[in-house]
Amino acid sequence: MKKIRLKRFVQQENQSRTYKIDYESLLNEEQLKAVCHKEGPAIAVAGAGTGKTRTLIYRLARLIEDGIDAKSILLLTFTRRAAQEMLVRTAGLLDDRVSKVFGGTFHSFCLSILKKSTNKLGYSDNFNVIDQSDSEELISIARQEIINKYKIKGKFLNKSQLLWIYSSSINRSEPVLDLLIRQHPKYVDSYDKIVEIYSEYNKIKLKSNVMDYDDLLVKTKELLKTDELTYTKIQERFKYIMVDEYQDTNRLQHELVLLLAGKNNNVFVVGDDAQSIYSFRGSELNNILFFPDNFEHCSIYYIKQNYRSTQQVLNLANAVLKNSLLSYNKELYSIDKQGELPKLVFAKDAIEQAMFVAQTIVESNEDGVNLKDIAVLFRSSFHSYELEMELNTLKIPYVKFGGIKLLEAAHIKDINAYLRVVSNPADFTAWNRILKLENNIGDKTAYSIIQFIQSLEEHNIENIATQVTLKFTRINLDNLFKILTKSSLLEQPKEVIHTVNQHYFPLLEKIYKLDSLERVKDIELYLTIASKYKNLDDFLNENLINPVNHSVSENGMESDEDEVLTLSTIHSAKGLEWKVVFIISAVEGSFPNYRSASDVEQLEEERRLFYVAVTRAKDDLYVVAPSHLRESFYGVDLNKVTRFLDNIEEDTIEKCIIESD
DNA sequence: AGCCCGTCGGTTTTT
DNA sequence: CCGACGGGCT
Repeated sequence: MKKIRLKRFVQQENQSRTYKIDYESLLNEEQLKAVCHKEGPAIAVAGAGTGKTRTLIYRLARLIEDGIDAKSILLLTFTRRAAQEMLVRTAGLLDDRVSKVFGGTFHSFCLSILKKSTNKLGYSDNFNVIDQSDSEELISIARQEIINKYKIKGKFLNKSQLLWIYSSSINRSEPVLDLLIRQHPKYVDSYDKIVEIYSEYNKIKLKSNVMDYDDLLVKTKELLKTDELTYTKIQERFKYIMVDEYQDTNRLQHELVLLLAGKNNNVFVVGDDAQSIYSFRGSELNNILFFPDNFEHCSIYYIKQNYRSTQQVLNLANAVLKNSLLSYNKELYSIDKQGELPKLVFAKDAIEQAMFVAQTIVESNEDGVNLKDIAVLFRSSFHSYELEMELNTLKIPYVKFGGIKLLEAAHIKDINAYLRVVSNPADFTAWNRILKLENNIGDKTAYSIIQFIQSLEEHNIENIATQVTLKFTRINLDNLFKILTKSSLLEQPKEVIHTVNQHYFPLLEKIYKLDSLERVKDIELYLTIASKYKNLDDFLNENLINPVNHSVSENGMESDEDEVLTLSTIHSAKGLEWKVVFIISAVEGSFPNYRSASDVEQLEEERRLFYVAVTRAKDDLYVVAPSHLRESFYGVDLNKVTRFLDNIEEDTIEKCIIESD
């Protein structure tokens, strides 16, 4: 006995002195300090390109090497991709223990908690998650009911304005009335009705057994606050919380973090106040600025040394921030990496811009730069349309991030609706969608059928089929019901899709005469994603929370993974880097977006967005400004280069014009 | 009354 | 490329 004890003691002693990873030589001084932080609350303020991800990864490894059970670590990131990438990289440094860490977004974390305990909230556990357009659809129904009830005449807030109010209220923890006064003062008198629409919306969701994105967060918070048992269990399970991109969390997420930290009090967050770009979604800079105020002893680490970019790129980035009204936490300094001056390129219009970018890409590629090391970034996803056409003619393969997702494409939404009905036969929006695909069924008929379905006692497909057939004799839905019944007996999402297709493909060909082939290809892609899941419910919900981009790589026939160019909105480019970066459509009206032009805070956010774009570049940066973008923008001076390049010293950026031959 | 289908206008950013 | 709108049809 004695012997064994002695042996273990010595091993532990050794372990605390020698780590598998040589942290001291792999990290700089600033990073090392943060990485070695073990217990208690801490915040690391890390500028762009300073190795923020690296810091998180090494801290994760360090915790595990220090003997912390990986199962008790929670890593919250902004996208699921980011979480997975970090876990894979950590596993590469260390070993398989890492796979026990729970990594994901706030939404996916909340979903996993709710799936285990929704009955406490009145939902059944086969609930579906709905996206923004489904939310709007349901709000529009609630809205119509209230309008009819009170015989409201004339203009009224539309569905997206209503959703904005409700969603902001939740995410910012602000009363609806305050938001109404601030954003739509004209409608303050309708406050009661707006609240009534909201409660009607919530009722419809409950009846349909669906949750929107906000519900995931808000119901989790509710659960943790009201259900002692669940809260204790979570506290015991997750002892170490790490949160990435903290500048983009909102008030509600911040409250969740504080709850999750609880008695354990081991929260480690990382962020950069200069990169906050999600305030339209309720993110709050104060969460990061005043983070230490939430705790008695909070350690603060600053990481400023930039490894990513040349000094020339950083000079431009610093200059962009310097002209800001706010003062940000840092000026980046590089490791003395020298390169070319960033270029500001003037183009005649969007077509010339596209030609310039495509040709420069071809030339860089011929000079030995891989396509995967090049990115084209833009403010709004439609800014890349002309470029995409040009890339297609030149047969340059690309992936596009941001903009339309696979799941948002009409035909995939159709397929999804069938699956949702199979998984959750009370789902209003799903029924609505598939019913309206049938002949001679429009809004009205669909609505009354769904009302009838929801009023039924038993929500299983067979019962619904019999009852609806009896009641609505005018319409023949035999084929639809046959397929749904057949599907409801299957487990595998892949097989359900196959079955559903027997019914859907003829409809698809009729609806999308011109491009039905393209759409069938999408559905095949969707099938390959589906085949990775064994359970329909998981497939539906996880897909919605971690959506796959509807990226087009149509021309290059699935060439080398290495040889694909990236097109991306700046929002989706967060955290990533490329050797060569183009920022296109950098003109007033487009960037900053004309809708932000009248609001100081929104303009500041656009400036930070521009800063994020600039700091993605490692070596070469081109900012392109086409003078005639589109005729139709309201009164914005389109010939003007983006204001973010105003008052910048001459030798920071080189102005160029395109010579055509 | 309710459905279908063609046309046209206006595009932020995302879980 | 989607959604709103309206004319014409059942």
